[in-house]
Amino acid sequence: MPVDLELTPKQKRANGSPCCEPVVYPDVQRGQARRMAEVAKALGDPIRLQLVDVLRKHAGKVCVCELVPLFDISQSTLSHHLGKLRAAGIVDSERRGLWAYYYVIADALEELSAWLS
Amino acid sequence: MPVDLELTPKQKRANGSPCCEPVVYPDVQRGQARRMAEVAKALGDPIRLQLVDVLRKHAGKVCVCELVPLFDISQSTLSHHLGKLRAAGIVDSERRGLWAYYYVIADALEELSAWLS
DNA sequence: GTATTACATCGACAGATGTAGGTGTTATTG
DNA sequence: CAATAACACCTACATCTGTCGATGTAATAC
Repeated sequence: MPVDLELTPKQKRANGSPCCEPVVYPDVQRGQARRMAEVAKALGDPIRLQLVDVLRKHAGKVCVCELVPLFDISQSTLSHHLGKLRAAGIVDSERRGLWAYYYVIADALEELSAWLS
Repeated sequence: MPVDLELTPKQKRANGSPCCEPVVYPDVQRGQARRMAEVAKALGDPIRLQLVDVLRKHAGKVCVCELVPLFDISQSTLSHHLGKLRAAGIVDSERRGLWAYYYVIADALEELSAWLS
């Protein structure tokens, strides 16, 4: 979708002069970028993304033992993925006897979601 | 934000029987999850996320020579990041003489954005 | 023509990631 | 009590990632 704009032809800079003055806004705040990138990175695996999808759609707490059969990976790998999601602040869990129930932390995805919109 | 639901106490399964019937929807389509995870992964680095932010806000084509001074990384590393964003289908570029102009592909973030909302 | 600039690509390297199997902890069943 | 189920954690390992410096390529300036 080539949006054509001005595109000043520019000249090769003359041996030591700065190439182009940055016409461009520095950024989203650096800390904000770091937080959002951390969340995006945690979602950057198909299994983790589907895990979040299931947990969100269920809108409650889901037992790990229900999650295991949904994916073609070992229990330890699933546990590893859940740990990553927890480390990123996207989900949390609660122990009840032998079982662990995971749920999505409300608003965890909000900053990234708002930026993407 | 502990959302308390039913949480049937569950019983330890009796030696060979399936633990829990999955009460939980299988997934987002597997292919959709793969595509969205690929985009999320590409956004999962602070520099790439800020690059996309700058390109989106500028709403046109931005010369690489304007991007380089914005970040504290080498030119080759920046080029690597731009390559990753292009491989993920988030940005594309156009050559004009010595210069390369990058821009965000419209709708590239839409699927992920919609899922997150 | 030569020199130089803008950018991509290559090679290397330390560190992270996804995966599985094995082990350990805790709680439930009998 | 002993046996075992659910789950987290450790170890190992192949692969990927972010980073840089060096090199390559194409176009501009002189």
